[in-house]
Amino acid sequence: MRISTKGRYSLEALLYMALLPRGKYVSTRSIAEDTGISDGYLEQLFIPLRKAGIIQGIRGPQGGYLPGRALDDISVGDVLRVVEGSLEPVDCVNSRICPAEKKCISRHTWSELYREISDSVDSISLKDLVEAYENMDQMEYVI
Amino acid sequence: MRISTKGRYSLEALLYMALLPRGKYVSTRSIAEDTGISDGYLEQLFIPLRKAGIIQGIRGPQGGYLPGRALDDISVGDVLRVVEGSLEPVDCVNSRICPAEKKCISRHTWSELYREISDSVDSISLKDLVEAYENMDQMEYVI
DNA sequence: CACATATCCTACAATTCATCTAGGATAAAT
DNA sequence: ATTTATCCTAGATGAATTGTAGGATATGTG
Repeated sequence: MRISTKGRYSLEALLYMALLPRGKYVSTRSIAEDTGISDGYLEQLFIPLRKAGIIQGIRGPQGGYLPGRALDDISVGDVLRVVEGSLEPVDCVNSRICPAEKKCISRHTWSELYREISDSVDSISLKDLVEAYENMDQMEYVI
Repeated sequence: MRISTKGRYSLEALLYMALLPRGKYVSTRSIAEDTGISDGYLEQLFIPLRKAGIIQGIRGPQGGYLPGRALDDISVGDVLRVVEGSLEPVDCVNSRICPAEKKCISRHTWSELYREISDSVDSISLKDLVEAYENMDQMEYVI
């Protein structure tokens, strides 16, 4: 039940962009320097994110990346699904791979779990995270 | 966000035991033959499960395994935590590993996600799964 | 007691996956 | 033209998953 660094780095980088003034580009190099994430690895993660429209890339000097659409239209789930692949806990949940099909009892468990995970990550947008950041001083973290 | 075969196999094997008449032992070999899971691999998974009290092992001929406590006292989460390790999506959620600590915005996301996952897997017991199996004909699977 | 059965445990082999590095092609601003 | 940066592919490395193999221990049965 782990999120790999693909998901964590991607979200971190997106958050980094989201906190910049609107319309400002930022290079992977800048993000890498500020976050400690490997430059080249970030580039790799950005390729599918760009193809999915979650970020936008502008080439050339002074180029860089910026969010591909409105922040409240980019959910944590959107990001995770692109770089982590499906969020289904097992392969059989939504597919026809399992030979037992409907006879499988565990399937019910995995479906429930998947729904909870989906609901959770889809309900949080980048805008929410930015707002959380801005209200951080007053915020109380109960974990 | 994947459950490995450790978790899937363990739950499958436990379900297999749970569906047997109460108090009846079953060998890893029988489970392996009926489920297609590797015998030796099952044994490995059973060691931590036994130490956690989730299953009970009886040696010798006619020996085998059976659930270690009442079926409604064994949750899917119990099983998964033993064989999969922590279900926290990232390491920093409950620990002091992250240098950013409370300043980390994403932490909020991971905490929420962890709570949803925990709630989901802890709310389903082996007894629930057995009952689901018994009501299977009338059950409608909406996925 | 001898033997068969099955748990219990450890070490290691094979494969896959995550993570990262390297290198180069393309595009655009100066 | 040169520099900057995206864009893309091919590997290198290491860790984790998924097994296999072999043996030690316990226990029921003839």
